[in-house]
Amino acid sequence: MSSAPDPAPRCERLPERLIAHLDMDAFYASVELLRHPELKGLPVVIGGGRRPSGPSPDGVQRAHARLRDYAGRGVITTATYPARALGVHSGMGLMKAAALAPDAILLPVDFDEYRRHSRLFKAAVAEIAPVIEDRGIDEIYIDLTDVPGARDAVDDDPLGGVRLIGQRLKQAVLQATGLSCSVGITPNKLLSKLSSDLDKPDGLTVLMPHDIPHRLWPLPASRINGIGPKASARLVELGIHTIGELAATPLATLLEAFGRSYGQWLHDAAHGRDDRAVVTWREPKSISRETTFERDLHPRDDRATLGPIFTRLCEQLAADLQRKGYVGRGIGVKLRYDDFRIVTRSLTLPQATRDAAVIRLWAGRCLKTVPLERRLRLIGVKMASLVAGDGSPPDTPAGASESLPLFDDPPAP
DNA sequence: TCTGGGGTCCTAGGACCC
DNA sequence: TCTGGGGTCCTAGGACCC
Repeated sequence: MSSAPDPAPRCERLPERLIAHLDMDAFYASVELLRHPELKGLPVVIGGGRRPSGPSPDGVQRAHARLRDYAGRGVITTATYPARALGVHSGMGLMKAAALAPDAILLPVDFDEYRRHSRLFKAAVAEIAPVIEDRGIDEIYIDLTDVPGARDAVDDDPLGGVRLIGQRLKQAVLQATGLSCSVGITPNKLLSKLSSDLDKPDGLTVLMPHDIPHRLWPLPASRINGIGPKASARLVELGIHTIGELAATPLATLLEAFGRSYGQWLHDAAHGRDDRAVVTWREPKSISRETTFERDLHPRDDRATLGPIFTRLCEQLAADLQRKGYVGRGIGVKLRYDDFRIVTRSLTLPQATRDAAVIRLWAGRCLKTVPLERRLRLIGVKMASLVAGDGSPPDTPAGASESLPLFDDPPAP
């Protein structure tokens, strides 16, 4: 801390790392607006999809389905900004959203089209800055530390170079896709994720450590990536609402309330500390398939319906493993009861597989240990402990595996 | 007629081994 | 008739994220 008055507080040295977070604006909805430009400016939500809406009850065939005509179990995946202004948001049940915005346009999800635009915007960014961490279909982290020009001052602004790169990224995404995005650039991923959200949509926010008190401390603590509903509620119980209040809370208090690991993380996060690297590739840990039924099903009364659904999930899981080039040993099932409780069961196979019939057999054995009195809302199958390959033992002559027993019997209950 | 589907990471107890 | 300590694997559940 210098005791002399600081005439130029912005002129601190640039941080070691410059990390960007780029978030597409209302991604699915914006892709749909490319195809349906006549909907621009209207409240539009994307979601549902399981039950395509038929003609409206009055028999008038409108150009697009309205939210009020929807009946089913879907949730909103994305809403345009005009729709958000009516109080609907992603994750909200469509029936509830229909009560708030009955005239909003409802479009079904088209993942293939979103994935196509996702590839386009990521490729455009990679032309400028190749060190990219995928965070799903519509957002990425980008390490700008070694991008030429990032550390150049422009017109005496030490952050001018980084701002220019931010603008180039946004321009490249717009040119490649016709879509806008919001970018945050800071010394780390945690701060960049917060920053990209500060000026949405179509924003560019560059934020350095000395900005933390006035830009971030007023925000609710729940805006930090990793503080969800449960942790927020617990913080509120402690009288902590904002990031600033969290930063002012003694470490010891957080350790006692949240445990060693999470307590320390909360403390670091509130102070903007995060040294996680931008990771350009991760081996997947698990692959799963699940489905929610159109109506709740009883394990015994609806056996005839349930069985084929379960078998199909296993086949889809096997196909996913095949397509992605993995086998796995950790088979698991997941059930959601009509009261929303979730139970899981899992088993470790003696030998990794991606065979649909084998998956079906062992997933069925998992199911046998689950209480099956209540009606079910959802069923799912998962493969974990993945290994890249096709399941044949490495360094074994072709055909040698045929003499191995495929599987032992499962242990007696 | 509330509340999708696909993931990651963490915790915690028990088995089992040395 | 008292009772180690560390390590790994397995299983179930839960918080959280996009």
